[in-house]
Amino acid sequence: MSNDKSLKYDFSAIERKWQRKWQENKTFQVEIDRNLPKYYLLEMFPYPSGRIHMGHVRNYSIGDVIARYKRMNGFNVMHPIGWDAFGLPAENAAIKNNSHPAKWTYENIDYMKSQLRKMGFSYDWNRELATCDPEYYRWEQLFFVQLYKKGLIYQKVTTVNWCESCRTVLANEQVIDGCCWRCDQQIIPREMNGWFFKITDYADELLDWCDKLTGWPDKVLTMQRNWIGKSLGAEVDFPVDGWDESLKIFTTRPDTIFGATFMSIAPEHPLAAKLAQKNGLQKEVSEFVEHTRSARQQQNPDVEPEKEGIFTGGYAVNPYTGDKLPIYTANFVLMEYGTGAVMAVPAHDQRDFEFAHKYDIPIKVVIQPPGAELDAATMTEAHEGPGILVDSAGFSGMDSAEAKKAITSHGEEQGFARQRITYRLRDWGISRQRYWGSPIPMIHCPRCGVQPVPEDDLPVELPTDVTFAQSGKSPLHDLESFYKTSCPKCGGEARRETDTMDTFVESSWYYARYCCPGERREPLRREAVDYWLPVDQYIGGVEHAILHLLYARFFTKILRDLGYLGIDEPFADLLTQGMVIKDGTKMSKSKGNVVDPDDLVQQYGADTVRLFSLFAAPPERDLEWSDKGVEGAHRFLHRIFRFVMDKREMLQNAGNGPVAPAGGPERDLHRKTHQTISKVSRDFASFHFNTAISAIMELMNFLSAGAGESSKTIPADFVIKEAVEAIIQLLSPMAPHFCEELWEQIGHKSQLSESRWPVFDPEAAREDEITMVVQVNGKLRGRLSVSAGEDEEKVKEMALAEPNVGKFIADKTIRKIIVVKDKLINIVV
RNA sequence: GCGAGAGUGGCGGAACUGGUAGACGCACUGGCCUUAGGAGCCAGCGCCCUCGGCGUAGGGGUUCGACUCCCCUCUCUCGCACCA
Repeated sequence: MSNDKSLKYDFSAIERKWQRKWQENKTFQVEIDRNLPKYYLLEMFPYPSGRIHMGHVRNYSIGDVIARYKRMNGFNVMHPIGWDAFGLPAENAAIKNNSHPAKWTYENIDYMKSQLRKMGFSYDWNRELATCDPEYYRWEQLFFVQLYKKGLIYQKVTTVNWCESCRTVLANEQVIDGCCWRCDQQIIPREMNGWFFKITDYADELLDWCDKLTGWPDKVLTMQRNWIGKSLGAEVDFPVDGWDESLKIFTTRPDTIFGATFMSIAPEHPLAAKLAQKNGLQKEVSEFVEHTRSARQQQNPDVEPEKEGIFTGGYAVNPYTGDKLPIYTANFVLMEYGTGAVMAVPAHDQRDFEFAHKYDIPIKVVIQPPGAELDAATMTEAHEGPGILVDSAGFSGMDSAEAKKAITSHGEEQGFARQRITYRLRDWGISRQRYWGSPIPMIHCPRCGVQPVPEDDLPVELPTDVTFAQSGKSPLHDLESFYKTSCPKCGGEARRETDTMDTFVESSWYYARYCCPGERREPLRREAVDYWLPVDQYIGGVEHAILHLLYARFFTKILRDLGYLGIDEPFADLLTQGMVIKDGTKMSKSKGNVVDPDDLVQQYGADTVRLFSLFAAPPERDLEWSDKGVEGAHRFLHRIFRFVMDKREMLQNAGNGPVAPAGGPERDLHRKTHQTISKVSRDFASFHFNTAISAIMELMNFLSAGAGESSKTIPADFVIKEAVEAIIQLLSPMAPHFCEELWEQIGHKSQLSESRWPVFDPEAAREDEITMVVQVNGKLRGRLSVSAGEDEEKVKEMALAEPNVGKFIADKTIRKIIVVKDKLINIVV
C-alpha cells in the first residue's frame, strides 16, 4: 500500500470535517413543512451525570440510524436532544465538593454535549433544552397551578416511602423491591404531608389505551396493566355490633360471602383502636400494632412474613347471614388498598386459611369445585378457584360467576352492598424534600390556608445563593428570603412551600416542549405540537417501563384536558433496547467493567463504535461488549475504504450503463446489489440493524471477490459503481462520516445526508438460476441447478436421475414425491 | 407463588408464512506476503470413526419434512409479589 496520505482512513480528520459541515449547513435543523410527511424520533434524554456511557451510545446510535434512514426516505425528521437536568446527584456532588448543583450540572452538560457531537448524531441542536432552566420549569409550575385549580392536585398526610440516604420521599413507582430506585437503600415508611397528582382519576383511560398502543412491546404494556391493577368486585357494609358505624370491606369474591367466619382489618385501621378501647383490649392491640409497624420496617422483601393478628374484641354482622363475626386486626391487611378491611373466608382464600388454622377459627366451605367434595375438616389448603355454591341460602347451586352478580345485586337492593372497582395504582406523590428541583408553586397562609402562586407571579425561581448542609437537608427549608412571602389572598405574612417536584415531572412533558424551542409566551404552541406530535418512535431502556412511561402518558392526558395538546398518547411506537453488558454483567463502575466511549472514539473513531454497537446484537436484546468485535467493525470500514480509494478515478469517471445488464458478471453484481438494497431496507423497517450490516458485508465480499485484483471476469465499471454507491448509501445511517467522505471522494458534489435512499428494483434482484435441494425421506442427498420456475415434472425427472439420489432409492418403492417450487424435491420411499 | 420472555458451534448472533441449520462477524488452524506484524491476501472451521451417522436445553407428538406448530419437564432472565 502506498504512503499517499489521501489513501489512509484518517477517521478523526474525516469525522471532524463532516461534523463541521453538518453544523455549517444546518443539515439537521427542521421546521414545520406541510409538504412533507413528518417523523418525530426521540430517544430518552440523558441525565447529565458527567460523561456518556455505552448505554447512551447504543441508545442514540439506534435512534440516529432510524432518523437518518427516515430522512433519506423523504420524511421531515425531527430528532431533538436535551438534558434531564434536575436531580439528586447534582446536589450530592455539590455538598461533597462545596460547590453548586447548577455549576456541576452545566459543566456536565457542556462536556457530554461535546461527546454527543463527536458521535455525529443528527440532532437538531436548536431545540436543545435543560429542565433546570427556569424557562423550562416555569411552565410546569403553571401546569401545577392550573391542575390544582382543577382539583387534580391535592395535599395529604399519609404514610410515604422515605429514603434516609437520599433524605427524601419516593413515589411508589420509585420503590424497587422495598429499596430506593436510585441508591438501593431500604426505604422506611413515614407519616408526612405531601402533594399528589390524581393519576388514579386516569387509571381507566391509562388502562384502556394499553390495548390501543399497538406499537409498544407487550412486555411493557403487561407491566403497566399489572401496575394499574384494576379489579372488579363489591363493597359490602358489615354492621359492627354495638357500634353505630359499619365496617366497609372490598372483595372480588362476593360469591364466597356465606363462608366468611371472621373479619380482618389493617393495624392502622381507625376501628382497631376504637374497638380495643371499648373492649378493654387497648394494651394488647396497641402492642400488636406497634409490633407490626416495626416488623414491616425491617422486613426482608424476599420473604413473606408469617400471618399474625389479634382479636379486637369487636364483632361485625354478616348482612347476608346475620352471623356475628369476630374482628381481628392482621398484619397482612393493607390500609392503602381497598378499604383497609376484608371479610375472611378461610375455605376459599389461602391467607385466611392459614390465619384461621393458626388462631383456631372455624372454616366453612361454600364453593364446591367440579368433581370434588371439599370438607372443611380435612382440607389442607384453600380452594380459590371457581365452583358451585353450597350452604349459601338462595344462591346455592349457582356457579361462581353467576353468584357474584346475584349476591352483589341482592346487596344493592338491600342497600348494604354495591359494585366497586379498585385499583392498585395510587396517586403520584411528587413532593421532594430536596433543593435541586422545580419549586412547588404554593403558599401556606395561616389565615387563608393553602393558596396557589398567582400565574402572573410565576415562575417561582429556585434561589441560587444557598449553602448546603452536610446532612443533605434542603437549604430552602431554612432560607428566609425564599420562604417568607405574602398571601396572595389576604396579603398577610405567609410561608412558601419549600419542597420541590419529583424530577419525573420534568421528563413527563419534555417531548412536547421540543416542538416549541424558545417559545416564551406559552408552554406549548398548538400549531407546532399539532404538527409534530405524537412522537412516532420513542427509544429507551426497559427500566422505565413503568416509571417514566406511565407518568408521561398521564401527563399527556392532563395537558390534553387543559387544552395544551390534541393527542391522547405521547408515543406511537416504543422500542426498548437491552443493556450493554461485559463479562456477563451490566457495565458498572463498581464491577470495574466499564468501557469508556471517549477511549474507543479516539482509538477507532465514532463510525466504528456506532457500527459495532449496532452489529453485535439486535436492539431489544442485551449487547455483550467485545473489544475484538470492535476491531472487526473497524477492519470492515478499512476494507471498504481501500477498495473505494483504489478505484476512485474509475468511479469518478464511470458512466451509466444500460439499466439492466443482460448477463455475465454484470448481471450477477447488479442482482446482488439489488438483493442487498431490498434486504437492508426490510431490515431497517424492523430495526434489525445487525442483519442489515451483515447483508452489506456480503455485498462487499461479493464485490471484492468479483472486482478485486485476482478476479478474471471483472464487471463493467458502471455496475461496480452502482454497487459501491449502494454500499455507501446503505451504510451511511450507521457510519455517516465515513460514508459522506467516500461519497465525496467518488465525485459527488452534494452531501450524502441529502441524498435519496437507493431504489430497489425487483426485476434486477430476480434469480435466473436456482439451486434446488434433493432430499430422500427428508435427508439431503443432492442439489440441482435449474432455471427459475422450472416445470415440476421436469424437476422430478432430474432429481431421480441424480447419481447420489439413485444410491438411496435403488431397491425401494417410491411412495411420493413432494416438490416445493424453486426450493426442494423430497422423494419419499 | 403469579405473569412475560428466552435456551442454536469455542463466542456474538442468522434462518422469510414449516422446506439446504449455523448467514455475517469474532476467536482459532494452515498457507502466502513481509525485516517484523496486533497490517493484508488465500484456505479451513458444529460434533463423531471413512462411506455415513448425530446435532437447535431434555422428552414425547403432528408432518413427506420441525430451531419454527402442539403437550410435558428442566434451566435462565425480567416484572409483580400478602392487592382481598
